[in-house]
Amino acid sequence: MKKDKISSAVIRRLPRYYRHLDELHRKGTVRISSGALAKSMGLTASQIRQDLSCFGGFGQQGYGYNVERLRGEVADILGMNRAYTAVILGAGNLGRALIENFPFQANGFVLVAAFDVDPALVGARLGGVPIYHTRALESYLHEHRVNVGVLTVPGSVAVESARRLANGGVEGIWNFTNIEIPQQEIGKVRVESVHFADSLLTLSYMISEERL
Amino acid sequence: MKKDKISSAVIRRLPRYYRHLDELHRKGTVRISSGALAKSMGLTASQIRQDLSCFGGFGQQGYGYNVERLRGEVADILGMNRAYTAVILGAGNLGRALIENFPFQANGFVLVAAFDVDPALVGARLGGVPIYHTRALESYLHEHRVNVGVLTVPGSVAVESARRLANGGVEGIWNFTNIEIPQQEIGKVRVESVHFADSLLTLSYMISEERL
DNA sequence: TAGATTGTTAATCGATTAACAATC
DNA sequence: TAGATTGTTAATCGATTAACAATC
Repeated sequence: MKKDKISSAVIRRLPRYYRHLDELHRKGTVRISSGALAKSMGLTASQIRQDLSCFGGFGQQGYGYNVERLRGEVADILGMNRAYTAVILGAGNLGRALIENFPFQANGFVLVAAFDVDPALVGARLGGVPIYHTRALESYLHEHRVNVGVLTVPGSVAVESARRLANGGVEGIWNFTNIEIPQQEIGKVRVESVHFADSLLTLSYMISEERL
Repeated sequence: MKKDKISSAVIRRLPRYYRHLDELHRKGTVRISSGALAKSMGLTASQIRQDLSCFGGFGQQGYGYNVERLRGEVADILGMNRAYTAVILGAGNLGRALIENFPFQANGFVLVAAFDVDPALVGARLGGVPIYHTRALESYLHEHRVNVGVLTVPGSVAVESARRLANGGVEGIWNFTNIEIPQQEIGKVRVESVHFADSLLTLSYMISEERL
């Protein structure tokens, strides 16, 4: 049965489902049962059936799930087939790492432009993407439909940059700064943050706990 | 009352507590009530008191919590005062971004070395950190106590690299590759992964959902 | 003292797990 | 058909919220 409101616990698992199903598909696996998938992902079969049934009945009794079909369904749910566009603010080391190495395309995104204030970078192209001066952000956003802004700027200009992206009409901000973007600054724009420090400190806790 | 086993939900919130308390401390705030902290973090006062009481009674009735003291307690719990050492495997764009820009020190870590296979990098220093050839990893780990290995290598060598780190005696692996490191490959070594794609797809879901 | 706020116990809510009829 | 496995309902478990006596 399709549910109205999907819990965030389920949503957080969807990308993992996609990753595992994609892996299975690339290995040539045609079908899989909830039990087998559960084992390989470290979940329970019940949980997987519950999760998937939020979106529809993708399986078949006595058979299980068709891997390619299910991968496609999960991709659709995640919005991977909408060719969302993205721009990057900040072409420092981290920005460049994303531009050159992150598979935007494989995740359903098209990276269309990067912005930086460094004159040495402006005008160049990186991984096929043009780098413009940050002051041209507003006019660019005005002329192109951009769904997501990626924040790889210094923390000191994070909030201001987020506000400019929001004013320019983006729908989401992918935040790599260690600053929390106050929701009030950006209206209804959604933010997803990658807090490196939070992640490292979690690991720090885990190895500390080990020693009690 | 101190609890034996801390739930992972609580652990995941600890770094956020630290971040907010540090911010408050830098702004000169001396004391704060659970209610006020809750409001600024978007949690409930109840939840904050419950979370903190897992580790001890850090507050005072009628007063609240001393910000500096509480920040220190949370830092201790997270293991931030143990001067854990870390090495980075892979000095590509992402590795360099971490070496040059991530505040290891401020998070209680000392980055002691980087490893790469590129002859153009080996022998150089980056942000005060020496870069060695990856083949020297084992001898380095044998001679130095290293608590954490940071994985910023290509996915194709992720599992092998993780195994080498584990064999070398690290206690934790901070994984930036899009590969899930099978626990069996690394014994009791703890892994914390930063899955960029999972994060972006979560954002993709959020902006897609918006349109229903 | 009176007011504020904690730590903790109890109540509620939500998420995970178990069970099973439906059915391929 | 018999066996396998789903989708869904019910039971359990865990986490969040509410309430309040203790006390600074």
